[in-house]
Amino acid sequence: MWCTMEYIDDVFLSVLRSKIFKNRDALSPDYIPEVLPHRESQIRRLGGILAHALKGSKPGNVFIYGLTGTGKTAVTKFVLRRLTLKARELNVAVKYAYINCRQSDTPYRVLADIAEALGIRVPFTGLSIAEVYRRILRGLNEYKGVFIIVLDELDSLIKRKGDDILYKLLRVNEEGIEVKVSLICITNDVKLLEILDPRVRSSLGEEEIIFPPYNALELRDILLFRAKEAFNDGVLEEDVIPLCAALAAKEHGDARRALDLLRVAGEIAERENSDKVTCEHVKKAYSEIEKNTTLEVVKSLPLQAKIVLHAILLLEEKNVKPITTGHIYSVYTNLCKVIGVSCLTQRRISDIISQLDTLGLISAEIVSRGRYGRTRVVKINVDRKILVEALKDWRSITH
DNA sequence: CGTCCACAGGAATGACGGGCGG
DNA sequence: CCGCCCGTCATTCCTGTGGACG
Repeated sequence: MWCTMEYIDDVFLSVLRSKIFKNRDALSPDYIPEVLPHRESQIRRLGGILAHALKGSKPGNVFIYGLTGTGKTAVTKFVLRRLTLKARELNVAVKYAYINCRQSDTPYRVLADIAEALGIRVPFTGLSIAEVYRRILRGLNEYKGVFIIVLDELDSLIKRKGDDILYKLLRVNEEGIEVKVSLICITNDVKLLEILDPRVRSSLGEEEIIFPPYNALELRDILLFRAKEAFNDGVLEEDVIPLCAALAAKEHGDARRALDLLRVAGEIAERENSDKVTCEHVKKAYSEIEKNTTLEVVKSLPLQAKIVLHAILLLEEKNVKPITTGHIYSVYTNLCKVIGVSCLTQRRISDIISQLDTLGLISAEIVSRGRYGRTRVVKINVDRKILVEALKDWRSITH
């Protein structure tokens, strides 16, 4: 009893008076800092466009393009926050809805989120899309002002569900309503604009802002700023930040990755009761992050996807030269028989394979082998040992 | 140079559960 | 409570296609 209490108290205390962290939240992906280094021009562009809202007129629609972790979301939120503050100061009606299309990945949920931002209560499900749309129009009619809709990670929505929602949202302005609705679309796929309906495209492409990836030097500046807020003075060894920046720069200059790396390195240092964060901690953090994410992804996979993944793993172990859809499917059907699970069509497996690809677990490249047909060649994309661990339960049954 | 393989991937459809309006 | 409409998963049927083979 005593021991437990003391132990618990120790845990509390060690967190409360952390030797390492001053404010760990400053490294979280949701944190919007006061300074966004190396994004001045994008902030100025977006701010200039949206400033029209302060005069009560409709800002042009904006299309924002940039790879993950290039600050698109942070810049957008940052500018919108300043804008609404300024609007309140000037007593102008400006509202915005921020929607992450990866989380709200159906037309219904997008509309529901918009409704919610307008203060309209909408059930999780049960209404027709048209009904939600009608309610939003009604809400907008009462509101009378500038309304900005941000659609973050729009590509995941469009690719799966098409662009009719965009069409609807763009048409709001023509419904005979006094409200001005502007769209900000954020995507990491350049080709997205090309996929869209021409009318939608020209309307969305009114303004275009590009976010290039950060290089290692820029990442270093970002980390320096954040580290000042997040860590106690002098706990970072000199090379820690450059190392985090360099590792993240190798992976497309993703600032979120760099920040994660730094945060986890700090957590490891703390766990080890170290006074300093060292490069060793960063390296540990690097592999820990990779392991955790893949483990989590694999475990949360639906049953059939796990079986498919297992089939791929078996083929790779048997050293099958090119792993193709056909191979996977035949191994998969065998596995299903062994386990006693109903097996799906090849069509479905094809979809599951591409899902595994977009999750990053495998890379499936479409290859044409002439007379021998056109197929996907699959290669495992993560540490095999981690996959084996994640699929442990299966292996005992099947071998 | 045409064939034809081994699939990719779109469209239509259905089964099913969740959840609301009435 | 029923009927309706969602979203998800899965099937069926289908057309499309790059390039080695003959």
